[in-house]
Amino acid sequence: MANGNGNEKEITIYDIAKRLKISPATVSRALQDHPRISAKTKKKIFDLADEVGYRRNHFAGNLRAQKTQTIGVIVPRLNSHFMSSVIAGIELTVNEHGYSLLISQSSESVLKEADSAEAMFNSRVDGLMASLAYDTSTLDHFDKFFRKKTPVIFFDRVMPNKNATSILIDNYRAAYDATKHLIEQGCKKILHITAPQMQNVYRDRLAGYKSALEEAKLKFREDHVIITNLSQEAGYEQAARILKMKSLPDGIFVANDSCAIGCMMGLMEKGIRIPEQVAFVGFNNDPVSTVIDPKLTTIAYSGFEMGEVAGRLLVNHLNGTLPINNTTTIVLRSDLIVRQSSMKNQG
Amino acid sequence: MANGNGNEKEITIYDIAKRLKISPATVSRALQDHPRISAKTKKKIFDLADEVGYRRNHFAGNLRAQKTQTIGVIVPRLNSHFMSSVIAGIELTVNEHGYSLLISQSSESVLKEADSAEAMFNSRVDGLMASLAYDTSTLDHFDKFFRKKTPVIFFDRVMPNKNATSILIDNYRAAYDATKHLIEQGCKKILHITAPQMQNVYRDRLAGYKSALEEAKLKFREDHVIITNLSQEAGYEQAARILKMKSLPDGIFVANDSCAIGCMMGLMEKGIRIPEQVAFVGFNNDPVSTVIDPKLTTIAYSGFEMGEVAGRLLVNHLNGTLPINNTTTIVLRSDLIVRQSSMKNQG
DNA sequence: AGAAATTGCGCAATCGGTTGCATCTTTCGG
DNA sequence: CCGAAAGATGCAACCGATTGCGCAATTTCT
Repeated sequence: MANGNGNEKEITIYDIAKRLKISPATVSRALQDHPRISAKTKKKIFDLADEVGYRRNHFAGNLRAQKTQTIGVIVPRLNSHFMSSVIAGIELTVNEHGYSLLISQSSESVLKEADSAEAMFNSRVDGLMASLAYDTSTLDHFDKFFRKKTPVIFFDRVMPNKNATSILIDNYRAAYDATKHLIEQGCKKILHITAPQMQNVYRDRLAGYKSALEEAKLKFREDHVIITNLSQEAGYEQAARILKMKSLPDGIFVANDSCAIGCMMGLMEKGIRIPEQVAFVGFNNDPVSTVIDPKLTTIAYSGFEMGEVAGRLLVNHLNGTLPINNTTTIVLRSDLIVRQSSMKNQG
Repeated sequence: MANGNGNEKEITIYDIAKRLKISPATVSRALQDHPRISAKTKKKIFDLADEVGYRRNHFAGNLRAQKTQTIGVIVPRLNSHFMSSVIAGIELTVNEHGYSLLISQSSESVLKEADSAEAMFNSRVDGLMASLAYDTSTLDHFDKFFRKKTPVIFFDRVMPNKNATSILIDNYRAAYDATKHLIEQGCKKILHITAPQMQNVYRDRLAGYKSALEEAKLKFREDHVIITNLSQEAGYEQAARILKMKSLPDGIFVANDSCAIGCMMGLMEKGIRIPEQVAFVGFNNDPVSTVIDPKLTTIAYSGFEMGEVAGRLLVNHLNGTLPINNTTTIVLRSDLIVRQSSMKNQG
């Protein structure tokens, strides 16, 4: 088998054609199951291809087809449970259809996001999926894609745009439910810890929070909204600030779990009892939400599923199965999961 | 600018050549900074390329060069803090050198691992990096790569093999240190919770554990070693089993943090005090290790750094900068981080 | 000045698969 | 038995970048 140097030569459709005394064109068509090639010929070709271990050379095909069979993915950070779940979902879905993934992280910086987008553009990805950085306020750095009509899908952290499709959850509703839940537990002074209001997810969550307050005739106060970077450390720091308030809040709705947990830890260290004194609701259902004691009430939604949906949508679009409809927004399901951190009643 | 349909034509070296009335060969060479092209010509070419926004077509080049500029990565799972850090490290490093990543997860199954390897092989990745699944016991499914002399690097979960390079930490030493630390805290009956002994990491950790016991003249007992899948749930379940033992252990060394945490939670629910009754040491320094109360003592080592090292090594190898040396094993640093979960003394 | 060496660039083939059009063969109705 | 339609395959150009070889122009050396 081996020819001494261990580098077995790659066999091509030309080799197969020669062995079978037919033309490469016929081999190519047979391999694609072209209807104009007879079953007999196809079988001969398939059998030989199998025998000699033929592998299609994507590059030759892609060069010809002017497609890369590659999809770019830009996420704020790779090492978050939610994002890696999304990526797992995307990977699974698009791989089934012969696409590869080019993955890159913006580290929550619009500059790196633009760099990555540029790199992806130069790599000529067939499509792009992105979840925006905290400080992304325009989509200018995606213009190249729009102009070239390369499909772009935004997920989770999206920005309304006529050139791209968005996949997200109903953040307004989820935040409304979370806040309402706190109110039902008897909370009267509810804080909201969130990120800069550049991104839809945080704006919508704030709006949902407000709306639930209003409905319960609780007054919304600007100084009950705390803007942070939502890291666990930030949550911890905010705890100190909260402790200095003249009157402690009795409920806090945080826009993600790790920040919520940091804050809880900060408060508990100072002897605050949760949920008795302060009830907590987070967002994301991160695995840590069940490690903290008391376990954290949160909004659950599946990153994996979001990835699958995004992948399927893009693949269908690229295959032409699904007609392009750029105005589409897809809203996925999310659920409030009640745990001890907010259960003031049946404590 | 736009030509109506929004699809601006890609410009090629032929377009540049035509505009400059020179040959495409000269353009190609100039773009590569070939010494035989005069500085004047180069400047003209670069300027025009810049002006018209020339983008090199990787596919044409790769087809010609018979390289893919793609590196395959197979990990047990994407959504673990450690693995996503590794991937972030790899991505950063290889991207700088023009390589893309093809990522896939085995879900801890050797079958999927083999499938992924096959897929990567067919995609003709220039190199492969892999961390093995729990039940991988041979490297047969990587034989294709070895035969073809495609470089393969194993990281963290490795298997000694003359055809591949391994990157890992000194698991023996780390486990020894962890166990010794427990002994120094006064533990006499120390359990070890780990995974099936197929993988080096778990075998070495067990050996380190044994060795520390021996050194302290503590007898090693088979029934003090518990084999699980190291999930958080598994840890929780084992807690129940441990509670049924005639005498409780006073220390537990667990081969990863999430399992340790599951076990701690199981014990604490039943009123066991940690570390007073049972001290804990985990492995990996996962973010959850600082969320659990008491915070978990653990072995820290940087996935990001491991990814960087692996990436750099592979890239150098592929560029021919670093001569091939297949017998190489690279050992990275790891440290014991002491936190409350094991501090019996200054509690 | 004439030969030799160096510099600067172009020709054309190559990588492997795809596809519009042409060509050849078979089949079938009349 | 003839011609047309359908069926099966081949020809050759193409996708875009690379590179060995060759040729011409310029410089250097004796």
